[in-house]
Amino acid sequence: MSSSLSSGVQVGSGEQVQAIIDELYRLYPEARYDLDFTTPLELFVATQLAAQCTDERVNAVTKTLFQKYRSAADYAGANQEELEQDIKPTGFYRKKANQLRVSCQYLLDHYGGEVPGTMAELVRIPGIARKTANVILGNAFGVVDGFIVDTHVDRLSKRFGWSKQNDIVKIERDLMALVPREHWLEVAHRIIYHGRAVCNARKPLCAQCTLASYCPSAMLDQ
DNA sequence: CTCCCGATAT
DNA sequence: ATATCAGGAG
Repeated sequence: MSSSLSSGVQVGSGEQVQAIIDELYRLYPEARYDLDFTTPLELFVATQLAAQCTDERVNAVTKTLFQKYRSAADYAGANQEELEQDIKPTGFYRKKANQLRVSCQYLLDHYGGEVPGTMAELVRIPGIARKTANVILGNAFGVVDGFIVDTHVDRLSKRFGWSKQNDIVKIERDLMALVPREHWLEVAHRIIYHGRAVCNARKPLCAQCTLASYCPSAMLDQ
């Protein structure tokens, strides 16, 4: 079932997984979550804005947004059109503005305007699914209940041969089984760094990738 | 599966 | 011209 790599290691074996993890830590010792925030609510807002948008653009918007809107009530009571303009550069701005108002109203109705700190509570909030919940839990509360599966983790998991699933939840389950729990958050951050810098969607730079000997998708003849 | 948004890379 | 960008809902 499992195939052998140029390194002689089997795809999906503990040896391959650990080799990739080790190299990711070596490559990106300082990897962290790149959205700027100082409170759980700020992370709650920034993460919703991050859909299909670079972190850089989100940070450019939140720099002033967080000065203007300081509480869940500020977002819930915001004027839709005004909030749209405040977040416009992040894209999907009508949907995101509405989603911020609705999700923050939900925080007011159920949690006194605070962001809850459990997976079960977070995924009940409209606009919050497991990816966003995992980001909030891991980065604002230090709670690691799952594996962040965003567009990069989805893509690299398949390239590494760690999952053949298309359903995000099934990919997350595969990763939780393969990667030791203490590495879930840190490895997710580093997979994302590598996905941006080297293993990008359009034209992965396999020839200069130090993971290539452990990667069944490496295309070294380019 | 499509839609939401527009800038940017290829 | 087309795919992609730290997604989620209908």
